[in-house]
Amino acid sequence: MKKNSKSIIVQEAIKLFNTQGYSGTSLRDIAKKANVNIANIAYYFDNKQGLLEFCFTTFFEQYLSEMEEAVAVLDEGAMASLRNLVSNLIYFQCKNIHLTRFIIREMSIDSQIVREIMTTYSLKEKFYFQKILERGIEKGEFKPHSSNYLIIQLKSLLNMPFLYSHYLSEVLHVLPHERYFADQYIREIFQWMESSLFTEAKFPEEIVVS
Amino acid sequence: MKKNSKSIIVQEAIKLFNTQGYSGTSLRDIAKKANVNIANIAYYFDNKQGLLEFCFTTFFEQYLSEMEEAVAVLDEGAMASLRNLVSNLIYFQCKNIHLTRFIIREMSIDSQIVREIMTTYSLKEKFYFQKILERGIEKGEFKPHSSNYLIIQLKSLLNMPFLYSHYLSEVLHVLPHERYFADQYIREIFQWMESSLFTEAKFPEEIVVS
Amino acid sequence: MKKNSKSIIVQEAIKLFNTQGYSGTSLRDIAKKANVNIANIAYYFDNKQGLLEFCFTTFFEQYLSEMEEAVAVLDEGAMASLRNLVSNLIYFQCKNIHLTRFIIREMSIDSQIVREIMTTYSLKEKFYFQKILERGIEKGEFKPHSSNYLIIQLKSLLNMPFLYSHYLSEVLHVLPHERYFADQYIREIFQWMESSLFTEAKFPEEIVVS
Amino acid sequence: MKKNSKSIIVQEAIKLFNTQGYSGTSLRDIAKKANVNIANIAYYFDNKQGLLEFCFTTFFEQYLSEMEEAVAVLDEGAMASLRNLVSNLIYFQCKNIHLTRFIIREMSIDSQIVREIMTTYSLKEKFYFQKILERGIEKGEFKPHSSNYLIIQLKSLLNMPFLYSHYLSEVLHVLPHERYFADQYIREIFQWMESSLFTEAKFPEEIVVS
DNA sequence: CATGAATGAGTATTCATTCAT
DNA sequence: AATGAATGAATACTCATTCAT
Repeated sequence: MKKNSKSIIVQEAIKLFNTQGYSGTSLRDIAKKANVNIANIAYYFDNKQGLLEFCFTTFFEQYLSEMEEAVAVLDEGAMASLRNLVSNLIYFQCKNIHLTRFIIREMSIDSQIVREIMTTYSLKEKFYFQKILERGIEKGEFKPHSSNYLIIQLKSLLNMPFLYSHYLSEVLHVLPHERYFADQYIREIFQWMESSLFTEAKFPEEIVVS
Repeated sequence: MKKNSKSIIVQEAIKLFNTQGYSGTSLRDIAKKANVNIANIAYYFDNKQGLLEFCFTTFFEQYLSEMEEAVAVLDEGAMASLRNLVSNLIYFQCKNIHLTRFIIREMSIDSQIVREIMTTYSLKEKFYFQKILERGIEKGEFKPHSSNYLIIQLKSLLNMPFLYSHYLSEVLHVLPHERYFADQYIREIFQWMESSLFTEAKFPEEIVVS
Repeated sequence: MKKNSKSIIVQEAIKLFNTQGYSGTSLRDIAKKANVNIANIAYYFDNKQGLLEFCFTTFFEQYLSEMEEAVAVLDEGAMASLRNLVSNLIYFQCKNIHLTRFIIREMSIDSQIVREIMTTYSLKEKFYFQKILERGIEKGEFKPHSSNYLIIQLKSLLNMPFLYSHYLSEVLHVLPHERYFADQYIREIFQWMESSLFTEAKFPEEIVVS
Repeated sequence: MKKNSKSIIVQEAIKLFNTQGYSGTSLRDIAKKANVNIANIAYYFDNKQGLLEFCFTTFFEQYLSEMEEAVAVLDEGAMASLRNLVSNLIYFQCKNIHLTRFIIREMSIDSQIVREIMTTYSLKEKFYFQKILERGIEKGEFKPHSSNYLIIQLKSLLNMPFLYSHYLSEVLHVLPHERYFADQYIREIFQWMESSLFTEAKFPEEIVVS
């Protein structure tokens, strides 16, 4: 009868995990919203943790693939690559705002699964950041900086708005799920990079010209 | 018989909420760690939510008082005031790293209590940020900027490292609860402010001289 | 695995509610007696109140159906109808003595559910009583009486012995769950009706003859 | 400060026991309503059961004393004595309607304390009923009857309206706590006794004359 | 007399999970 | 692929009671 129960389950699970947190959401809630039998969730994901793992890997596979796309053009310059990375990640998170908020939040829990994710995906993420940053510094495109502290600032600027999406809309009246926000926010980060990180604040076009 | 059950309960609750999340922590866990009877938690805080509210208000009362201290010196200049605010908040969160991580995480849940906190504390927080930023722009100390987007970036840089404390220590091998980190990170934010926000990157001493 | 858990639960619940009262009985007690898991009670009845409601409606549906049977023959005479009603209700309550005692007792509590039962079943019960009584008075079969006060006396005589079943057996050594008691008690009520209520104490047979 | 905490506690306890039942009422509820500390209840009544026992004995001491008053005039005739008994008990229960409802209800529970009450007070009550009834039958004032069944009917008529007080007011719109109801209801029982029980329905005055 | 602190045992309820069908 | 029945363990919470002050 039902076409794709699995994807409906995931979809509703993400919505609920987003608003109530993983621990605060019961399989019963999800089953009710997805209009399937509880036992069906076990059928697809073994158990609740399996559903969580599915969400994690779904998110990070795409998240890292967006980063890889940016790293792939590293030979065209670290600046361009970093700009690419920033806009890719912002657009990606903006498009998957429910999942993103939930994952960022859940990544701050000291659980077994988070440790596993860290030793795989987070290390890769760090590796990509480092690759771009170190190349940029090496080539003189970036001012010399501690790459660790740069990563902290970059990750903060990249992830936080999506964790705080409720705060943004309710308190600041900025809507982080709209394309307009992504565009504007990317511009802000670009300005920050140009004045704080890049040696010369050249725009991409100018680089091509020179 | 027991002396200060209440504060012991809070202390252990914060530790557990920090590592396991609010929903993921049972009153039984807390009672066991605090070595008190479960009913005693209800005696002091009525129910689990009451304990949560106590944590929230404890945090935000102090958090805002640190901000107020910075706003109080606004007449000595917006730059000095903002520097004051940044270092106050970083030191405060660094000192209360368990509570901070837990609060930041929990503030991203769509619950009744979070909505209440937002309509009181978050609005005040926004008000203080705006006051400093708008004064700075008005007096020509800061480059013209959308204060909303500045707040997003400031909050991102100020709060995120403490949500990501586990990531910092495990992946980046940076220890966010140590004084050394706070000192260094404050310097990084200062540099960012000077290059991106302030009209002239004068150090406080220089300002006095001129 | 188990065949008819639901009816076993109800059966044991009624026994325990009967002896200990609704509030004095825990779901654990019921689950133990019925030899099922506590969660199974929630599965069938949602919660404890759901089990109570089930008992209430089970009782009153049958109770009223016994009354309806008597009202259905009202055209054959109010006396016959009332005699029918009395014997039906006494036999019914005698057969369901546990449930009856518990329901009568619980109906004297000021709870939400009792109010709901009153606005549905008790009003119907009153309606049936009134119908017979007023017909009897109108047709001259009954002496003129305030129907309200008659209902009070009728209900008293009909219900009370089953609330006081323990008193009957322990103090008066009369066993209200035995057929013998029902037969005898019905005769007593008939005599009361004939001498106090009916205009001429004719037996049904005599009526047919005349 | 407080004058007579004890009687206030009893008073509020009776109200709550009346509406919610004994098991359904917590000492906390009582303490709150009576505006005293919970431990204070333990001080006066040892424990919850002690408070219950106090209510039981308070009720039955008075209840039996009302009966005794009627039995005391037995030499003036069984009819007069029974009439006395009926009106005494109705007025007494009417005046203590909260306590009465609660006691009648609680007497239908199979508990240790109820068994104790039965072996003392209920036996005495039965003894008084029997004394009057048997004297009346012996002297030819009453028609011959099984005294047990008479007691059942008498107790039913005497107690039930006060157990069902909520039903009376909500469904029948008869207010059992008002003097008017007591007067009227006593008259109804008198009529019942005269037509069903008494050999000649003489009024007290006539007896005196003859 | 009166109270605040504290407790152990109990409450109803909810949880994720299992399994036969 | 999907479901209804059933379960054990855990949940937050409430209970009557105790005791030092």
